[in-house]
Amino acid sequence: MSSQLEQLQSAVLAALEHLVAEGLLDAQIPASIVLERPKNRDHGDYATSIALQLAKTAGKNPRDIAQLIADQLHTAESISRVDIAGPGFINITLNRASQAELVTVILNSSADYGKGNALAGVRINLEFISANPTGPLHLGHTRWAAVGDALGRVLSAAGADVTREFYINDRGNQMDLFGASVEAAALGKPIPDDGYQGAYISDLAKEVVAANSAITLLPEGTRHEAFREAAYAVQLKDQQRVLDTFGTHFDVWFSERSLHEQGAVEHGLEKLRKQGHVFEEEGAVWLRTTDFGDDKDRVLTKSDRSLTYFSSDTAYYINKRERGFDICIYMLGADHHGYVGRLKAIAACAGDNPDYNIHVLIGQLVKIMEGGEEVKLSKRAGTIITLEELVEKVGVDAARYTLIRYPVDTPMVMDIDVLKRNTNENPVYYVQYAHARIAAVLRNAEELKISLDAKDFDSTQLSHDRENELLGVLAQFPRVVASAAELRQPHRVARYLEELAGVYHGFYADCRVLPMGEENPSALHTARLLLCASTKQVIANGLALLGVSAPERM
RNA sequence: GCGCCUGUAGCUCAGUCGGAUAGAGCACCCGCCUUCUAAGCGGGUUGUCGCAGGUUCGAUUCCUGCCAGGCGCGCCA
Repeated sequence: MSSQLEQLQSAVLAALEHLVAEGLLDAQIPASIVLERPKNRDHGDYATSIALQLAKTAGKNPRDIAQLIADQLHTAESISRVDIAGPGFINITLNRASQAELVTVILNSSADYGKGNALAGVRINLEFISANPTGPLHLGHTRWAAVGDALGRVLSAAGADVTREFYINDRGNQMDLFGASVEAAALGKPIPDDGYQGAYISDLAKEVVAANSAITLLPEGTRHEAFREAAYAVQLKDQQRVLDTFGTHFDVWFSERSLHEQGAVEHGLEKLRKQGHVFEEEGAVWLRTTDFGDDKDRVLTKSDRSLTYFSSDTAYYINKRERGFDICIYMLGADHHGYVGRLKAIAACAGDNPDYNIHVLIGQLVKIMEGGEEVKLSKRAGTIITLEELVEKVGVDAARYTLIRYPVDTPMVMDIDVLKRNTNENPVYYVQYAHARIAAVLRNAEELKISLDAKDFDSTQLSHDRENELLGVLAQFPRVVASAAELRQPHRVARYLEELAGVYHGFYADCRVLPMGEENPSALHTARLLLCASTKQVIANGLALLGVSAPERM
């Protein structure tokens, strides 16, 4: 079942090969033919600038080359017209009936329409959020909670074997401070200066004491540890609960401690030593990351023999690779972009290809507006907006959709007031509305007993410009999913859905779907209904990739 | 100082290995429901694509420099 686009590409390729074989054209045939959807509908369904590209090496006028190719393409059955325009563009118009066969393809593939195999056989470790278990997930984590999850879905749709992983930073000073803060709150003592302040600390303290009232009676040393561990468990569970309600699920919750307990750090160090990038200086053990473009070398073991956080990072990377992942994707906040160089260097030091085995995505920060003003986020001032609060304010669908529809490398502004509105300013509703609208039409059709069986589809019925336009957009979906996966940009799916919804609404306004009044159902009604059904399927598939619901009624 | 990201309509932002007349929503104006969901559709107005060079048939897109904004440069985690 090759797509329309693939068929056309091979038709153009065949035309070129024929011309070269006949000696009519002297040129290097490119590996792949680029066909694009022209912005201007007068330029046909697909266009290619191949003649312009070949003009140089062929030493021929591009329009002449275009004419030669066009003469070959005329014979293809699915093509109704081939035009040459401007300096040598080839504009191809498809035979409408054959284009309409797409409806059958979509209905038969249903939830699989859009999936591909570009990443088949590739094992990907997708790590995102990876918050400290010392507090609730806040806005800074939220962008990744939505985008990371959507990217996971998109990569899976492209055929990859994806493991979503949350790295729990449950080791080090911050954990001790966190434990001491909760302990102090439980004992009614002042919280340490550099400790954690928020109101959630005293809530945690109450919860910990309620679960084990004897904890306050423990001797100081063990009490310290007991508080830390109990608070950790409660806080982690809370993060998991919140992510669950947000629709973001992880395959692996990986504890930094477990990395140390299983000796992965020593193992990693040993591996790096063998690769020859480890050295000792001033009593510390270093990794020579500058061999691979990092700004400075990094310390693995401090002069007091304790391990740096960086040593965990290296061990973790090596651990991922040894678990069989081909590609490790890291999603980090903009405030961590300084880590990119050293992460890449870790891969290189371990003998991997930093351009393939590791991929670091940097997400710019999210600003939030409410009541026309920017909400300044500050841990100290206690003005942190948590993921949970955001969802309470605007709902899961609006929050997820808005966070996903922008590329992550642009800073974005979330306006809470806009997200609360059920209007067009809130694109999630625009898309969902199209889905619900189609659902309503299909319900009505069922009452009218009109056939919705794909076997009754007559592709020759669809000849209206609006139908043609809609079919054209539906045909793009697999390509959009593939590029979203390849470029790691799930926002493309959202933007596509907005376009699809818009085109559907246009079709709906101009093309009556159901019979009017006493009119008898005809083949045209069935054809349009099935076109609606296939549109509904594509919207549902797209929304599923974003983790956003596709409501039957609104 | 060095590095990363950003600069597109009044506002918020899209723009897929360089393509034809640069798009959408909001805002503003005008039309469209006595038949399928008006959370919709159609039309109108809005641009030195930050600035200056370069590469070529062609640059918002690629390269260089500059300007402006955000962020980062620990034997912290």
